[in-house]
Amino acid sequence: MENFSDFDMKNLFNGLTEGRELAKQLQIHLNVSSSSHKTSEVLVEKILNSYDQALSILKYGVACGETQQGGLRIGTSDSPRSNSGSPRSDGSDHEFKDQDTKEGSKKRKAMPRWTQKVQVAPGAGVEAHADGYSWRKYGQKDILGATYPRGYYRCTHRRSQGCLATKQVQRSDEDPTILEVAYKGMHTCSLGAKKDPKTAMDQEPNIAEKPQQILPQSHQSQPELLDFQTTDLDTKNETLQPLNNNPSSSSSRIIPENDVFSAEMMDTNIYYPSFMSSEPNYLTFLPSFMNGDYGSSSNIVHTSESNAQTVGIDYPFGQLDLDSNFPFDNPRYFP
DNA sequence: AGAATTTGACCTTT
DNA sequence: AAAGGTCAAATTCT
Repeated sequence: MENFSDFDMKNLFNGLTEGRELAKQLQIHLNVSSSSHKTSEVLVEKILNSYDQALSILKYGVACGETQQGGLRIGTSDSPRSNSGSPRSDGSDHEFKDQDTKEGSKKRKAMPRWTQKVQVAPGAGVEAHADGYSWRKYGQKDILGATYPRGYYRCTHRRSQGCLATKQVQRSDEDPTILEVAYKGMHTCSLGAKKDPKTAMDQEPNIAEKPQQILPQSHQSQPELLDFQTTDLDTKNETLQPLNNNPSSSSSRIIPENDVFSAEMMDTNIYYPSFMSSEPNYLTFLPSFMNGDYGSSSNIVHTSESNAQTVGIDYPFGQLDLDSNFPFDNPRYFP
């Protein structure tokens, strides 16, 4: 791994610190205006907490170098979905195996990875998920413990343009109307380079996939539950092509649910709350692909192996799961 | 005919 | 060894 450059470090800290301050102010404001938004308040607290966590991680987990033994470690999100009760009870193994703490060891793949939960109509098929990209199915597998099979898709332009983006779609066990979509790799195809997901989704929802009927909702698009995570990013990411685009105009949709930001999060996840979203100030130090708007709508749901968490935040991304290899000092992500 | 999907075999990772 | 992921021939769709 590498360390942050001074510049990135500074930006990161500034952003976090500022974000925290803002959240604080919001909290105060809420108290004064006798707002009945109790949930909002809770949310704010959680945001604050998340900032603290992030700061801590930066302080001890990343900045300190390779060994983040003490539990502070930037997520090595193995399985993005294991949240749906998989019978696999082999207890959270994979503790802190130094998967890359070896100095010279080079990881083989450098692919950003994140998951998204999309709710579709009860009867809608799995393909009922148009994200604006052109996908080609190349496999399907029955997953142990999962009632629904997992579909494997890769960008249609893989051969023609060498676009390595892939995604896996699986229907949620608990809620069949929710599709868990795990993306891996950025689009390097013309479609991905020219159109950002947001544009594609908002303006041309049927670029590639059939515009399946997504819930007979009124005009409001279905909420998409996000769980953005990034893993296996190598310092010398080869083909990563950030999707530069503006964050969506967050259409707030808060769904207070179970706890958020528990202490366990430090175990394998790092949460990147609101500051990651629309504020340009904060975006300056964020990987551009994180702005890819895969959640113009916005129910952010994070589910980790240890604890399923649901966050409802007015931002497209509620949480990130970064691999300890994330190239924080890579200029491509931190322009 | 060409493109996309299906599906069992094969390869990879844990 | 087994679960997950990918390949590729067969099949279906355009």
